[in-house]
Amino acid sequence: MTKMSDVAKLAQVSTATVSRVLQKPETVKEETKQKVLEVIKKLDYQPNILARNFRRLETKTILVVMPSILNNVFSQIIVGIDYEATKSGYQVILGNTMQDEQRALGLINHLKQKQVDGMILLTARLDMNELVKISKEYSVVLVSDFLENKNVLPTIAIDNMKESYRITEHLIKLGHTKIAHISGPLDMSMSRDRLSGYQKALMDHNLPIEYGYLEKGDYSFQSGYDSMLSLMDLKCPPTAVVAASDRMAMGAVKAAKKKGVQVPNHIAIVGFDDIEFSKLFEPALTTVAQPFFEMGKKAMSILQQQIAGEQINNDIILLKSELKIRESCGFNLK
Amino acid sequence: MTKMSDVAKLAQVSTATVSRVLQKPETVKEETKQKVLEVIKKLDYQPNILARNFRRLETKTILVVMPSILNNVFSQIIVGIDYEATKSGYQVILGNTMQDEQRALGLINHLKQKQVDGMILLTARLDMNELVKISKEYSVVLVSDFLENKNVLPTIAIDNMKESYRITEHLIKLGHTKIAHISGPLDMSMSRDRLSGYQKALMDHNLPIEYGYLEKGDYSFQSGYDSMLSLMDLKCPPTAVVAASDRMAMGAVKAAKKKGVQVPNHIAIVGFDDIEFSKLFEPALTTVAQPFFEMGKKAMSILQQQIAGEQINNDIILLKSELKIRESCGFNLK
DNA sequence: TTGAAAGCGCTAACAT
DNA sequence: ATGTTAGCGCTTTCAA
Repeated sequence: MTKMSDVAKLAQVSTATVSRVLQKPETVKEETKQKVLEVIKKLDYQPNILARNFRRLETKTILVVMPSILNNVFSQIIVGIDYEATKSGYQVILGNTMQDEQRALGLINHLKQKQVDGMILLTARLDMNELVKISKEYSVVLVSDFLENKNVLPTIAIDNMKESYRITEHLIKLGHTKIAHISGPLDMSMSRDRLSGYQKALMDHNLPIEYGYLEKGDYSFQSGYDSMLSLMDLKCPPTAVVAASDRMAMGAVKAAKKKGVQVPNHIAIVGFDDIEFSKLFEPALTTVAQPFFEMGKKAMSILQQQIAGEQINNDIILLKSELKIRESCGFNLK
Repeated sequence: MTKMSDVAKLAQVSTATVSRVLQKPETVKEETKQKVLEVIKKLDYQPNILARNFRRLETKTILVVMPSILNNVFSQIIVGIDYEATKSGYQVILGNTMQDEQRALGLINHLKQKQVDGMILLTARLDMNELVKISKEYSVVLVSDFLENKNVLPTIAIDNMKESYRITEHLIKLGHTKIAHISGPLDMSMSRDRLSGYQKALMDHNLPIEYGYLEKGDYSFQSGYDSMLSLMDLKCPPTAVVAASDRMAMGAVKAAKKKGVQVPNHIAIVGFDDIEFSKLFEPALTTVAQPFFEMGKKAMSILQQQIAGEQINNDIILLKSELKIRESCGFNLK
């Protein structure tokens, strides 16, 4: 392996000068610089990044922690992160927690061991105390999810409550009065916000909040399916369902079809997220499109500011999302 | 930051001993080991991985190169890779080529700069000469795709030809004689193999190979849609279609529906890959399920052998895939 | 504008 | 079983 000293020798300069040519070319005389550059080319010299990282105590690498990469929602955010990271020479390491506390802790250790310069969390389902602790010492950003204690981490997300309100209101305006909700796990801030948005919309339009219309899911297809089955078993089943995720909405639609209930003719069902297959699904899902790519980009850029030592407020940055009206919500009832 | 010498001092041993406790605990006397371990705990010492990497000239990191992480096929393989990697303390870095030659070259440079110990390719659409060159010097494994020159890289995949043959034959046995094929880009080995399997099945059953029944797609939904439109415009349209990917099959189904042609009643359509939504799709797609997780795992384990310096044959390892018969192929015509 | 030289923290060969 | 010691290749301070 060619090293810097080889280049230095052949170019008849010191290693310091070679290093300068690479780091701060403007501090080297044009002539010297050219000579060094020539030798670098000739020897096909590649600086040893390991040595550089060690010396600088930085890795130009960041860690993305998520429950599972199989979820298209996360891959989309990652694309945004990767896009921004690549622009400034950062690398992205994957951290699948697989919902396992131990694995998550192991991941966080990477930060402590300085194996990465910073970390982007795609989930807040982690040890809270640990999180508060490391967020003080290291660069960490949270995306899409929320922490119970606000102001601990910079957070990039959408206004879940507002969007949930909006899509529920859309159903109300279509003439629905019996609207159910299939929520995500209620230990997640995000799920509670979506639930609140749904409830607030009902209240603002003087509609009662039926306890029986509240189903708890876990964002999975199966939970949407099961919830819908329960809902249809009610004496007075709803005519519309607001699911907190597209997967659950799809599960709900499948359950309805299974029972011979047509969507949207007999029942309107809407989702949340706008994952790739929502528009292919039949009926195409009415849903809230999250700006995943932008969220990832923004998160990475905030993280870089943190890494660069800039003072960051632990603000919550809300990005705009969009209501996608497709087929599954149906049309005006009258 | 606590360093090894701090631990050594407090434990009244040399740094070498501390290092041994961490690397080869069995070579240290139990008593000494305990003492050192105590001090490590007390000082909350974390070894500086950057220094270690530098010293050892290894990173315990591997790079996965793929066109796009948004494709569920790739994420599934990555889960397998990650699973195996984590077991042995390896980290996985993402390399999105975004189909861009320059980005791909930049990624390959990571290897040369020793930023990663090895590389797993999820696509063979890269500079061939460059690939041959680096495969001699570095640890590289190819998954799912194939190289023109065999025996350049260890390759993990399925027998595309055989599987394509099998699914085509399934349609023949159902009574179809007019079977079309929507292929992937024919500059990919994988696409050609799937095409050959389809053709061979026809020939073996004395069915003619109609030139008009060959549509070239690019594995995308849209290309499947467009191809199907062309197929339906034929004077004598096929009664069955073998698509080289589920996405294209879905596109084809949508095109058929659009034209009022029912699947599978009027036309049978089958796919390839078994992506997540294939079973949710209506009709549920008959397809070939690739063992993505296993492929990723296997690739990582071969890569580790290479990294460990074991002599590796550049063999092609074919994993078993499974024919998933669902709704889109229909039943026996008679 | 350039060079000399001191490390960064760890590992491992060698010595004891 | 443990210690001594020489670097790994680079960056950067200080001096010239």
